[in-house]
Amino acid sequence: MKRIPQRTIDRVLIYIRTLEHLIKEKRHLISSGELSRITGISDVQIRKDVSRFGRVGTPRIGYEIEELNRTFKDYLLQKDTVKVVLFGVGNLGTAILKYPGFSKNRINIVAAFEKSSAKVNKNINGVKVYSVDKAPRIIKRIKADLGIIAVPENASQEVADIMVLSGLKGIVNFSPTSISFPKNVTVKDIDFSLEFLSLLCNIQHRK
Amino acid sequence: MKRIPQRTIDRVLIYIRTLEHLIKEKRHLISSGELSRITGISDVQIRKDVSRFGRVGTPRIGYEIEELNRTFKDYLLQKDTVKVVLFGVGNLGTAILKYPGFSKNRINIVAAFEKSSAKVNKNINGVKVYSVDKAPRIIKRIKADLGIIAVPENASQEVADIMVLSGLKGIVNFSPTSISFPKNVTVKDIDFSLEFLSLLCNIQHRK
DNA sequence: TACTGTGAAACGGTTCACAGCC
DNA sequence: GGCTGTGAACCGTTTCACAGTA
Repeated sequence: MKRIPQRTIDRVLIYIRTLEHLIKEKRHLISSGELSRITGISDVQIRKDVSRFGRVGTPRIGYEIEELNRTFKDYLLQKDTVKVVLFGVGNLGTAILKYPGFSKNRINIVAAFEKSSAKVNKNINGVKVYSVDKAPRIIKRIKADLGIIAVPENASQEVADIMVLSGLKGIVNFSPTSISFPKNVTVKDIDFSLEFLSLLCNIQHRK
Repeated sequence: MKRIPQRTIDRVLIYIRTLEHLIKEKRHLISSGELSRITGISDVQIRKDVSRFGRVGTPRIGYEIEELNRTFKDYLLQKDTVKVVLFGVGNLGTAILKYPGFSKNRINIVAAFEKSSAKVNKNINGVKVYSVDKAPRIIKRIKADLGIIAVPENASQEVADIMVLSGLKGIVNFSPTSISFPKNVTVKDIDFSLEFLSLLCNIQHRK
C-alpha cells in the first residue's frame, strides 16, 4: 500500500477510537454518514480514507464495524505495546503517569526520570522514578519507543539532548519552547498556552 | 487585512513565543534564517507569514524583534486577558490549574467545576472549585471565554452540553471521545493517546 | 432508494526562483 | 554578499459530481 499521509493517519485514529466505542455498544454496522455525524469529519472524506485501505463496504448497508476497525488497526498499529519514558514528575508529569486512557491503547509508561532527589526512587502508579543521569542506560536496556518532556521550560533542551543521546526516535514535548534536535528524531509539541490562544484566535477571526 | 488562515495563526503564535524569549535575552534583531533554525519553520515560510502583516524588515539586517512581536500581538491577541473555566478537577484538571505557563500569556482560569462533593468549595492555586450545577450562572456572570473538559470520558458529552448552554463559544476537550456541539461553538480536541499513536505511526511509516 | 466508490475540479498551502535592496 | 519580498509553480487535500450497486 502507498504511504499514508499524516493527516489521514490522524483521522483514522479517530475512526478507530469511535469504532471501538461502537463495538462496546454491540453495534455491527455503520454508514459513512453516521460516522460523519459522530466524528465531525465529512462523509466523503471518510469514504475516501476507507477506500485507501482497499476496504469494501456494502452499498445501502454501510461498513462492518469489527472488520473496518481490524483493517485500520492491522495497518497502523503494528506494535503490540508502545513503551514510553517520562522526564519530569511535576504536576503535569504526575497527571500523565496517572492518565487512565493509555492502557487501553497499549501505551505503557515504563520509567520516569526526575532531577529533584526528593522524588527519585518513588513509585507513582506503578512506575519507578529514577534519577535523570540513569536515563541513557535504562532507556537503551528497556528499548523505549517514545519520550515525554514534562520538565520546566529552562530544562527542556538539556533533557531533549539526553533523550536523543539515549536513542529515542520520537518525543512529545509539553514544554512551551522550541527544542532543536537531529532530523532523524520526530517531535510533537503540545504547548497548552498556544492551544488556548489558537482556539481563541480561531473564534475571534471568523466573521 | 484579509482573513488569516489557522495554520498561519498557529505559526505566528510560535513566532511570538520565540520573539519574547529573545526579548528577555535583550536581543534586538533577527533574520528569517535564524528564526527558522530556532523554530524549525522554513525561512521562506516565515517571510511569507511576516509579509502578510505588511511588516517590512531590512534587507541585509533582518527584523526588529520588538516591532515584529508587537505587530503580531496587536493583530492576534486583542483581548488583554482570556477567561477560562475548567470542568473536572482530577489529576489532569489539577495539573492544568497549577500549570505555570498560562499567566505570562494572560490566560486566567477563573473558576473550576466538579461533581464530586469532596472537592467542591476547595481552593486550588487560587481558583475556587464549585459544584457543576452552579456552572451556567457563574459562567454567564464572569463572562468566561473558553472552557476546558477534563472530566472522565463518560461524562464529557454531558459537561459539553452544560458548557454550550452556558454560552461558551470555545472548548478544549481533553477527554478521549468525540463530542457533538452546535456549529457556532469551536472545539479543540487533545487526546493524549491519539497524540502518541500519531507520533508513533509517523515514525514507523517514514521510509 | 440509500448507500459506497472515485475521477475530476477546486482549494489552500508550501516551495521555488528570482527581483530588489543595503 | 546577505538579506527581504513575492509572483508563479508545485503539491497535497478536500469537495464536487456522479457512476455503480444491492
